[in-house]
Amino acid sequence: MINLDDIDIKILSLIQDDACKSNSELAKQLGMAPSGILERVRKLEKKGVIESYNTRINPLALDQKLLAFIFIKSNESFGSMQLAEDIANLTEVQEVHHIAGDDCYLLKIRTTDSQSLIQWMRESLGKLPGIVSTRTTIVLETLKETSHLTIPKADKS
Amino acid sequence: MINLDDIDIKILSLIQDDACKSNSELAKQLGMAPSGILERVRKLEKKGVIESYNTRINPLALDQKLLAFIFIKSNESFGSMQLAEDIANLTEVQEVHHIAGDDCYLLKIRTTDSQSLIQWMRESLGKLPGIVSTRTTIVLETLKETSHLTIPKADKS
DNA sequence: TGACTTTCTGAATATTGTTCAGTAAATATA
DNA sequence: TATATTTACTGAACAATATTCAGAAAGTCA
Repeated sequence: MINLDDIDIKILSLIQDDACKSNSELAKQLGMAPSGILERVRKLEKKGVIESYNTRINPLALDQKLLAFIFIKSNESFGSMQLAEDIANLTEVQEVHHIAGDDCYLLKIRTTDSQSLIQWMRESLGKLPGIVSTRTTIVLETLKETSHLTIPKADKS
Repeated sequence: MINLDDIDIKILSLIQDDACKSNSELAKQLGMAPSGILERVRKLEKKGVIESYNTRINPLALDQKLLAFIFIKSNESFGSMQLAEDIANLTEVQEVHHIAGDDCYLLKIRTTDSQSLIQWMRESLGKLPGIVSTRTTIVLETLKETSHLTIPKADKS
């Protein structure tokens, strides 16, 4: 579908964990002109290879001390995604996945604390139609949390 | 612990989903001098409020079509985190959480496909000591996946 | 072969990052 | 209260970078 050459891979490797790295520095490290790099990056953006540039913020700094995963069973007719879309629209929800096994969604959510989670489940999640049951898993401690992808060494064209 | 004022909050709001936004533009939008913005951003980095600047890459572009969550039960003595650290060191693993309930870890992992997942579980995960059992959940479809935090409107001081 | 596209360079220019001296307000100190 | 000290910011100066663009070289296609 999308074909990335050696140089694209190197660019991605270099900017994945340093989104603000300058084109000039990329150019130096790859032995190219900055304008050439810029053109490639623009193309990677247009192709959808680069999805976004994000600043990762410490959740504790915003008083979001609680992280939880919630499994949700729905009674929607198969193929309908209304519930999942409704859930995805709730800002506290970071992830919504449709998972294998009994009509289930898995979502990842951050709130201030367990009280605010309960409150959120009653006032936001609970109002959505189609939920049959939920199973909540509270995170006690996070050892690793990244969106970093493992990038292969090189693949030429 | 960390005190953020109104301006800090606005800065974080503006750069959370646009890591490369220029200081000058931030300055314009906040009615400040670029140098003042720079000073605040540097301070947010030093305080650990800003953790990193990431480029989000489309996993499909790197042929990582499979996303899975794996629950792992360990037989480690309580308080030891050796297994969790070992798991966190595996590059395919994006997240490792210590979760409430029977000595369990939850991890998030990306691989090329289900075959490569099986292979990874045998050759990488399976070699780590301390694993009693695993339960794997395959993601069929992802509707939302972000590390975006909900930022409060304003809080003055 | 010839037209076309892709990818890159290198120069020119606009924009931005960064440093720094100085100011004003807030806070601490005596 | 009067006096330091710190903090947060401005605005100017300079260095670095982003961006545009014409043109060259190589590849592609008919």
